[in-house]
Amino acid sequence: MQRKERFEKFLDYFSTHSPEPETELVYSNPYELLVAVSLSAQCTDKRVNLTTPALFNRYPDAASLAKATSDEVFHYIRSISYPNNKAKHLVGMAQMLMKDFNGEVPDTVEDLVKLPGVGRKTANVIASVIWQQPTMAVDTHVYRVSRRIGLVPQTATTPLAVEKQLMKYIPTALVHKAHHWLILHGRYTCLARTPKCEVCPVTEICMWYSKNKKKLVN
DNA sequence: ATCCCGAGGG
DNA sequence: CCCTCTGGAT
Repeated sequence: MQRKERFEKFLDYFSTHSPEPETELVYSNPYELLVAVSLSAQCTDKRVNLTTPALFNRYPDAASLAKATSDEVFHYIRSISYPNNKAKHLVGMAQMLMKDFNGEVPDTVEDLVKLPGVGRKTANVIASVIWQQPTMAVDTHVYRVSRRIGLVPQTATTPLAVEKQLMKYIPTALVHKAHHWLILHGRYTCLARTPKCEVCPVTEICMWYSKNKKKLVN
């Protein structure tokens, strides 16, 4: 099966069964999503959502967060992965927002990646979810699922390479949704260690499944 | 032991 | 390219 056909069937299935996928991070404005996504590295969304209410209550905007010390912020995010790094990044991020962006979240990937703690993945999420731009953020789920199914060549061994390969085949209008479909599929079905092939709706197009199904049946 | 919507630094 | 950061869940 060609990649184009895999894409078409993958997109068809989820268009029908998950027509309006959205992030599971809880937020109410661009600033909050930027903070939440920055916190989400190597951490579950559930854990982030347990942490952000108190954080947003104490620091409701970039102005208040910019005046905080990293030690103060650390207190609020200590149950998150890498709390020291993230606390420093958040304060630095807020200070740059105030200094260079009038306290607002930038609307280009180019500007977003200038912020401390914001790399290409986070910038792509903000550009896509907040600013409705057709950017594909490649996180651990998107990377694993794309390669396992065979949506991208096995030679795509970096997040950037996977991003470019996905962008070649996904219609612009579906990039935002496809990002969430790949994440949700990875989070709940195509698990990293033991993918749940027995309940997977897209085994028909899956390269990994076609190679391993004999072992799975026995 | 391995993984979770990574980023920065060497 | 590598390494480190670093808590919670399974």
